Amino acid sequence: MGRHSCCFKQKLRKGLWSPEEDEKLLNYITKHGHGCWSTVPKLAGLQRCGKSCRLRWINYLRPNLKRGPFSQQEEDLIVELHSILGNRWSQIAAQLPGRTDNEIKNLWNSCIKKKLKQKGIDPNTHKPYLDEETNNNGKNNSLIITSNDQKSHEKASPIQSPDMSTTTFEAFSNLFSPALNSCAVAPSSTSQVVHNSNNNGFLWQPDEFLSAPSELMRSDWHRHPTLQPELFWI
DNA sequence: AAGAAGCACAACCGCAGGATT
DNA sequence: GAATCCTGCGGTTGTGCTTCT
Repeated sequence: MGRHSCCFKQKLRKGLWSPEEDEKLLNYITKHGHGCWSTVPKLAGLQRCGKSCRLRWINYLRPNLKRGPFSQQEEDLIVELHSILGNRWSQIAAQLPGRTDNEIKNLWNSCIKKKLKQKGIDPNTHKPYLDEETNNNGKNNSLIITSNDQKSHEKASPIQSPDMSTTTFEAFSNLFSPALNSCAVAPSSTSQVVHNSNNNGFLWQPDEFLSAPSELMRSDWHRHPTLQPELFWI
C-alpha cells in the first residue's frame, strides 16, 4: 500500500481513516454532495487526496451500505454471477444492493475461492478440476443469443434454464435489460461470437463470454438494425 | 507467554476511458 | 488532434486481529 503520487507531492495523509476524518467527509458530502472529488478534501478540510475521499465514501460512508457478513444467498449469487461476468466486480456489486465491489472482491479472494477449491471446483472456470471431458463436451453456462428476424415485432426476452437460480436469472435480466428493452440485437461481426447454425443463433463459450468487453455485450447490440435476440441457457 | 501463520478488511496503485481545454 | 484532468475499475498490498504451535 504505497503512497499515491498526488499524496506524496502534497504531503497528504495516507492509511486508515480516523473517526474525525470520517465525520468531516460525511458532514461535507451530506451538506454539499461530493461534486468534483478533487476539490472535496480541500473544501472538507481534509489532508487527503480526492481519490482517497471517493474510495472512503463509496466503500464505507455512503448511506444504505449493508455491513456485516454475507448471507449464504448472497455468496451463491456472487458465485453464479462470477461464472457469467468473471472479475467484473462492479457489475456483480450492482446486483447486490448495499454491497461494494471492494467488499465482494475481498470476499471472493479470501473466502469463496477457497470454498470452491475445497469442493474441487476451479474458481476461474467454475468447472471441476478433473472433469476435462465434461468441460469440452458440455455447454453448461454458455449463453445463447438467437436471432429471430421473423419475430422482430416481439419484445426480446431472456429465457431461464431449469438449472439456473431465479435470483441469478433476475440479476442477469436486469443487467441486459437496457439492450433488450430497445430491440437489442446479437452482435454479428466479431470473432468472439461463434455462429451456431443449428440454433440459428450465436453461441458464446464461457471463455469468450468472459473475455468479451462489456460494451460489446450490451451497448453494441443496439447497433444492429433488424435482428432480435432471445437469451437462454443450456 | 510469545512468535508465526492465517485471515479479513481497508486502502493504494496503475491503467483505461471519457470530458474538457 | 493533443494534452490534461477526472473518475472508475480491478489488482495488489499493508495493517491489525485471531488462531495456532
